[in-house]
Amino acid sequence: MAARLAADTAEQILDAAERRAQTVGYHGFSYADVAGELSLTTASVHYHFPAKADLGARLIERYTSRFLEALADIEARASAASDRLRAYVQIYEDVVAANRMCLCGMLASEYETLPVAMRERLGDFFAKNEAWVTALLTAGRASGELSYAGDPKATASALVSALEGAMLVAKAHGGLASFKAAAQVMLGNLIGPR
Amino acid sequence: MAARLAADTAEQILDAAERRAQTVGYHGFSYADVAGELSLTTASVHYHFPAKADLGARLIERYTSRFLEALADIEARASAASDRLRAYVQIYEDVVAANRMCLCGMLASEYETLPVAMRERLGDFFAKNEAWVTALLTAGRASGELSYAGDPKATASALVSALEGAMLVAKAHGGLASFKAAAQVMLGNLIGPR
DNA sequence: GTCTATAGGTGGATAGAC
DNA sequence: GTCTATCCACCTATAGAC
Repeated sequence: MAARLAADTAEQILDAAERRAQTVGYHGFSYADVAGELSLTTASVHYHFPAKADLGARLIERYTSRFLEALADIEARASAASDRLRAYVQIYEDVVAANRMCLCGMLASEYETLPVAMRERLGDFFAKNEAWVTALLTAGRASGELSYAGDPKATASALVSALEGAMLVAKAHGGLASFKAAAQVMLGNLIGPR
Repeated sequence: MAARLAADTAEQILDAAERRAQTVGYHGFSYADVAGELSLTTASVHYHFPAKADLGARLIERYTSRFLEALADIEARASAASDRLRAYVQIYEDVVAANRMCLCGMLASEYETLPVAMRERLGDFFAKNEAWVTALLTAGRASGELSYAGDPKATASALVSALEGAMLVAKAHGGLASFKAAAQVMLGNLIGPR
């Protein structure tokens, strides 16, 4: 317990590696980068994560479980489907505002060069993410709060993809303002005019 | 002239580098990879492109001009806004079907680690791409062929982002089928029920 | 225009002392 | 758990012969 208060070295390594992976990608940072930030040597980092693939896999696992926690928080805080949807989009916007990108979106771009263990966990993240959105869209349409044509699953997939893409493009063109504008369009397609 | 028939070495290098950049990214391939594919040495590749940044910049320039050519082709082939929009989306689908990703979407994920010359050309690609879509959406709504609420520019930005994101996510989860489903949702939001 | 050879740097990873 | 020292593979890039 109290894990977030006195973070052990392994956790600090994950924090540093995660921030880097979200900005320059898995292949964009080295053990030396992480070690330097924590005033350690690369050998010490290897003690906690023998191979970089171990570090990468753990990174995705932790990110996924925290992401699912955030989704559970939304359900606890908001009851209206439209409010939940807005809160969901806000998660992404906060990441962009922090000059990062979704860890899993970033890693998806490196998919072909990723260790198998990381690939599997990546697929898991998107599956669970889309499943949650699908349930939200299904319930939201049933209650008349949300409106869209067609399959909830396809619509959820399109929303997740669109948000990931908006983060991606914002890096090269438009930045946060561009992300916000795109996000508003997506919300408008589901919530409709107010 | 006849440049596409008897491709010179520089062009062949660009072809090989482009395919790799679209799958494993700019930092994911080396001069040795490209040289090996063409049965050359790295020194020969350096003769044509002294630094990798030169190769990368040329890659984006060529990709952008070919992309704009494809857009001009759409205007020549189709007159209805909905047909043009479908043809535009089809460009992206063809790339996914070839197990590639948009070169510029891929490079956007590496933005922070890219040479300045490449960053500038990346922004140029997205600006011109979005400008074309904005014009299409504007004309399409004016003629009653397309329908959407809000700013054409924001809607165009959202569409480009969504397509890039669908390519990205498809790599890690769902593949071509996932891309197609997401693309249909996006088209449906602009063209409406048939 | 292409080659051989090589420099100089950085990457992940390990052995063994403390 | 952390260190020093080191290995080996790979990468970008260059000099100079052909």
